[in-house]
Amino acid sequence: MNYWLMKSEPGTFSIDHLAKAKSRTTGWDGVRNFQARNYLRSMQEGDLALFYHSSCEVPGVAGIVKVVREGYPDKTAFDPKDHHYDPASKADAPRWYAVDVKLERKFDRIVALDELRKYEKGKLKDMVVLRRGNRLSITPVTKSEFEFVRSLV
DNA sequence: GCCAACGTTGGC
DNA sequence: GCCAACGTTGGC
Repeated sequence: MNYWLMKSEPGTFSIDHLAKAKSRTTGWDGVRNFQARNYLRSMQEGDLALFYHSSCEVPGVAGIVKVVREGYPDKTAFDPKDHHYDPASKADAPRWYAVDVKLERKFDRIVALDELRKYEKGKLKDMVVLRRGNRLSITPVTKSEFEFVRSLV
């Protein structure tokens, strides 16, 4: 059982979109970064992730999602009409992967990046998303980091 | 809109 | 294999 942080731009897909989705579940596709792809593929059913809103007015953690389907080829890479189309990804040798996640809990409030930074010298001192220059859309989170963030709500 | 911090691409 | 150019991310 591992823990993660997954970024999404709420203007494109927010936690409320997920709350309204069928079975409160969505395919997490469109990831086009190899390191993030590797993390996606290493996710296991039952893993939990912090759902993070990025590139928005109040960046921060909006809730918790659970991995309900492990890595499978990202079909958006095969579709020339899709924004995430990648001709280098072939059906018999897929380059990109997706997982399915289900909304586990929407926080009553956003745990803002500002708030997380209060602990960047303490409990969250190794949290990847707080590191300078971090841009990865999927990052690992330790159990204690995960539980600490959850305890803030 | 700015810009730092990357990751990727492609010429050599 | 190097590295400049380019594109993207994401906080501010």
